[in-house]
Amino acid sequence: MASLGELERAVMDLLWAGHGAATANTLRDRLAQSTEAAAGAAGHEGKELAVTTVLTVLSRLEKKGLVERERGTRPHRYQAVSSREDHTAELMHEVLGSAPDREAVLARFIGTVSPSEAESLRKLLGRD
Amino acid sequence: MASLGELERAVMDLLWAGHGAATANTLRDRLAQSTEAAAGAAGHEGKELAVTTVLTVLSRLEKKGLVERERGTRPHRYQAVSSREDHTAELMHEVLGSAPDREAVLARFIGTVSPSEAESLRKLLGRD
DNA sequence: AGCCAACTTCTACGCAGTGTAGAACTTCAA
DNA sequence: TTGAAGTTCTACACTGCGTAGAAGTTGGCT
Repeated sequence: MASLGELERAVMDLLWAGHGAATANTLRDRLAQSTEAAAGAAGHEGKELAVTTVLTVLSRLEKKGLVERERGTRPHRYQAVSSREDHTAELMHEVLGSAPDREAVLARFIGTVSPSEAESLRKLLGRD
Repeated sequence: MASLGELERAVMDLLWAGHGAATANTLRDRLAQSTEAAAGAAGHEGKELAVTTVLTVLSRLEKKGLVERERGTRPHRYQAVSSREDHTAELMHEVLGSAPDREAVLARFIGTVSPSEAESLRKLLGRD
């Protein structure tokens, strides 16, 4: 229960970046701006999606358990269930768990982290 | 370029388990047996897939770069390009890289490994 | 009370990936 | 040279995702 589509991913990125809840309309606007930035030249706004499109995506993300919404307020407000870091770490565990020999996978994994990351890993693991 | 379907996954599992190359026919048979095992009671073989089905899946896996085949021998022989551990570790790196703050993700990740795994991680990272 | 504008839900279509396999083509051995 | 074994081509159904119009709901203003 993992992979996200391109738009779903973009929405999650926005929810994670501007932490806090947002409405579908807000997200639609922010999406247009990100698209603009990505498209290179400034001036013309990026593709404006229909609000219903954003709402559909948000519903699907909700069903996937990545997003929750406040139904009380009139324009519903959406927010990520967990932080990007937590989510990503969870995904990593999922991947790790998909192999029978977890230790062996960890060995390969460690063998290919950058030196600086290896250093912070040492700190994180500390002396017991 | 990651996620696998259910059958694709099953085929990779077989290629990884019985290390070494295998033909489509062999794989078809082994698949039937795994299915049998999964289906609980013994006796009746699990669903026998058509060989062409297996071949299609193998072609797709080849296109994805997960499998390579010897075209020389007449029944082509297929084998995994990299070990399950290498592949899984690579996937983990991919996931890790999908977040901007890798260190933060690693922190969360480390925070949720089992004690024994933390221990082997310490060993793997060693002094220097 | 009634209506409008904003908002949400329903329904739907096109495209890509996957499971599945028959049809058609290729090749080696007898 | 032909047939069996093997491979490639083509195809169809189903699901997930991007996309959005149509239809339904609701809160506030007059």
